Amino acid sequence: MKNETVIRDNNLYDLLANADVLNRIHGQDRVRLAELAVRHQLDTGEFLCYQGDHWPELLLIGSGALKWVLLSESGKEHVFFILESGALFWGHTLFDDQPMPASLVTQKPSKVYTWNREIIKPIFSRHPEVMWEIGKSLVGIMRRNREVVINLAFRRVTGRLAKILLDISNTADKEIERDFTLDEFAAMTATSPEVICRVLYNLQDQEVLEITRARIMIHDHRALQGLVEKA
Amino acid sequence: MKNETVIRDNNLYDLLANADVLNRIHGQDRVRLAELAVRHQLDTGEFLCYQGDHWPELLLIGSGALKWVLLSESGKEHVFFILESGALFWGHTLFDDQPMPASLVTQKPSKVYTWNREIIKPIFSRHPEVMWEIGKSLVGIMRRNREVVINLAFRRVTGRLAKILLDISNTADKEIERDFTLDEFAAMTATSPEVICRVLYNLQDQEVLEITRARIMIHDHRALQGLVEKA
DNA sequence: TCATGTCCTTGACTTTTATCAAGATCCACC
DNA sequence: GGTGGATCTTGATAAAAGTCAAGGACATGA
Repeated sequence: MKNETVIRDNNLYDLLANADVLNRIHGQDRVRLAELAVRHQLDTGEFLCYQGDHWPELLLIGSGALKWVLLSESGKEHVFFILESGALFWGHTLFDDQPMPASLVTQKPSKVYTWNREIIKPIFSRHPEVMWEIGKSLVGIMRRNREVVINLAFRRVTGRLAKILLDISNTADKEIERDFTLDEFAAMTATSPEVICRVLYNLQDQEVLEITRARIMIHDHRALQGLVEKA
Repeated sequence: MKNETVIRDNNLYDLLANADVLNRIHGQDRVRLAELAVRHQLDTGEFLCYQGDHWPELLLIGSGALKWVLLSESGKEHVFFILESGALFWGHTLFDDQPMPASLVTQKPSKVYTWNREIIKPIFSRHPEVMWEIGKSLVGIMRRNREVVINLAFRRVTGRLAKILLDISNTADKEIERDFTLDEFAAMTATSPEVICRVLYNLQDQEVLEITRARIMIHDHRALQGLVEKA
């Protein structure tokens, strides 16, 4: 946890005005949130929290992206999902004082804000009507988890990868810049980079994709969709 | 959703006194909870809610057990986990008004209580200090989800089954009554009953288990643990 | 320009899992 | 006591995935 500075940041007010739960907090408390935010500037691959940490924090992503990553005992990793800029994330510890079940790692250089429980709790206590929004936010995470389980339980590697490619191509544009390495795809599909590589070239042989060093182009969206729905 | 009756039930007061979040609600509101509870008596295999339903309910399990089950488009199913008696479960719809992401099915005859959002919300609004407990409860579910993902992402079928057998043997006694069919084990490990059968007999050959029609006996806990930790 | 490290690609081979099919066993019910 | 349906078991075979190893492509900095 580096580069912690408490800085007034105008951009933060915009963020707060658009963030999921926090936008319900107005007036003096909004100002308080802005002033008490801890600002972190993180490089790619830096950890904001480690699996196992006691981390009672609320996180708001200003720019960049963080991965929510599970680490196995034998060193393998699995990426649950990626938190994009604007996203709000509640440290599990905040609620139950237990260790964090996974790690937060930057996927690209990111600017994020955190608030400790000591700061958050009094503010929300003053706004009980917002508490249901917290539930909504948590349920949102649970729904994303469900997608992860569906991917693992019902689809084989090709289907999982198809799903991920479609998700990315919706977020980004039609063409996927290769900012994901094979290792990263593997970590999202619970397999090895070699297998991902083969699946990718299979899809190219079927003319579903076109692969170059720099990008992956989706030629046949429908076919990908079909692979996803085969589940 | 059958057998709905609004009945005063003394046992319910005990349940409320021991239930996770609800035990924080005292006095008149506890009485109100008890009186407004909808009681369901369900047979094995009955659905309390279907994946896709609009179900803004809070659920408390009096006796029996319910499975939280994911259904795939092609008819396969995956059991996230099992809610035992005393457990509290928050319908996702309650928070975000979206369809339920999975189904609740009784695993054995069960008696459960539900409260609709209209009833729950006013009561909790009067007890804002309890709201954080709701978060804790939701985070508890997320932690169980995490175990599911670990099982699927890092272990192969043998490891997954080992994990499940150990979990069951902790809850129950050393010997597992065979109240799980091969199909049910398959639905918990994302595979087919045939594969489960083979894995089970492999483990018997290695003298880790002993299988009879009626029960599965664990002979070598440590070996099972080893299979789990190989992840 | 070269050297180095990271990432990608492919082959060969093994292990694991899926699937279909056929029989066996057991239970509940008549 | 017999019967039907569900569950379990096993074999045979195919498909998918895991693993190890080697070589190639590329980017970076010396």
